[in-house]
Amino acid sequence: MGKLLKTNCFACRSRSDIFNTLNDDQLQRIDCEKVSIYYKPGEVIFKQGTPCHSLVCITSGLVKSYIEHENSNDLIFSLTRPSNYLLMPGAFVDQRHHYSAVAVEETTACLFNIDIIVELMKANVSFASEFLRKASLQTVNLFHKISGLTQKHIYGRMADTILYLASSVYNNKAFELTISRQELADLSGMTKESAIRVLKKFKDEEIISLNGNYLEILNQSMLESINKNG
Amino acid sequence: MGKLLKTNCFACRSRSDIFNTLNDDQLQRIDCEKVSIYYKPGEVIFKQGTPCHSLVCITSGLVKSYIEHENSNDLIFSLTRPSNYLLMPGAFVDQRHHYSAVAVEETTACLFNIDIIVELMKANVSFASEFLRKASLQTVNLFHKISGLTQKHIYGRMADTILYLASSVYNNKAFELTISRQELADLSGMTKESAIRVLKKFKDEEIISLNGNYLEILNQSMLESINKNG
DNA sequence: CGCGAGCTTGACGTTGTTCAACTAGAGTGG
DNA sequence: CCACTCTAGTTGAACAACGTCAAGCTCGCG
Repeated sequence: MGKLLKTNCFACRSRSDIFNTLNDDQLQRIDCEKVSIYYKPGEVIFKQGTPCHSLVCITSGLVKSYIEHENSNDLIFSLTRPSNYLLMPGAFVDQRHHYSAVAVEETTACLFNIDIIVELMKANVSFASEFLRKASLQTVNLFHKISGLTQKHIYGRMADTILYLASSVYNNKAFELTISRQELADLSGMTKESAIRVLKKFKDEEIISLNGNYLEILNQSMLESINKNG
Repeated sequence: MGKLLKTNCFACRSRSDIFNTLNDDQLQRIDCEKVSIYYKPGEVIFKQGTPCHSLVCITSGLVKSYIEHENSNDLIFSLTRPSNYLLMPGAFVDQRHHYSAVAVEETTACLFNIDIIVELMKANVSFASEFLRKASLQTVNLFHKISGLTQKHIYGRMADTILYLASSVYNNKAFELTISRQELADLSGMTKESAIRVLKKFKDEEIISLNGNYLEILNQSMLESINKNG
């Protein structure tokens, strides 16, 4: 489950922007309390169903958040990069995690005790409303995800995934995939085999190029059109 | 879009419990400001994509919340009964509604200006945290919905819908459906035809009885098993 | 060199949708 | 009071989308 690291919240360059609302005393509070952890690819950060105690902020690497199913594929609903944290709606409902989080790349994360976060929300209205804003954003993203999964066919779903990777994960039209074909499938709500077939189709139609794990978007507008209509 | 009604927040029996955290002055504030509206079945309360100004509390009737799709079926993710309000994650993100809400039965609802709600959250920590709790609950429910829609086959999804109706909407194992077959389908993420076929199968297997719109659960444990495994 | 994990491909089967036709009941106007 | 229409519900047959299964491939690593 990863090893401990020394870090400092004040100087932290990969700090979530919600902490900008805290004053020095409050920042000091979480700085003293936090724990910074290193995870290897594949290591579990937290597991669906377990009690949730900590707010997790990603400071480097890449994390997948996914809903686990018995006898069925996982569904990845989000990939998280540094300066973002893993939202835990369960913390305010039943103190359980409703999804699992696993490091995809080498990852470092800071863990903050949820009680202290709650305390800070009570003490600092800006912090609380920033928190609510983030939580709301997650919900909006879930609406979008539900919408895509139920409405679109596999081509549209994969197009959505590729656009998401380019715009929000790798921040480039060309990128080296650090996720597996299975994870591409889990992001798109299909089987690994279907994912591979769809990627091949996109490649044959010169919408993308794909060599091993190097993927480049060749025809962005076509991809957007497939995402919208397919 | 419904007609105006006179009501009083202090004496209100179908008041959402989040308002219990308000003191008299604060309650007075929202009482003065609120607008109470009557909606006929089928009338739109708010529409996906429009700006959101108001928090909507249902005081009587039944409302469906659904995601709209172009050229495709709607997806109902929630039915709301009195004492609950329609959560609007968009209010804290882009000031837009990310789903539509329509009265299913004759419905009355109170509308509160969202700015005043935000102001009260800033003034009253308990109110704010109660609000966050409700918002988190909605997110958890969305996780559950995504999970069911992607994991289960139509039988499992319909079983889930029937159990949901019995436990959370009509509060009885036997009930008169006030929603259409199409709406049953939209709740279960399938076509109307499939919904009808599944219901027929359940009826033939004596898991439910169904005469017109009168539905009774005959074999609850079987339904739960189908929900879990199918 | 050989092993194993992840990737790829093809053949086949199942699930659930689509389309079209038919039925029943409620509301309307002659 | 009876056609007429309109909508919701129902049913069957054909079809498409996608998953399953099984086999083979590739590449990195011991």
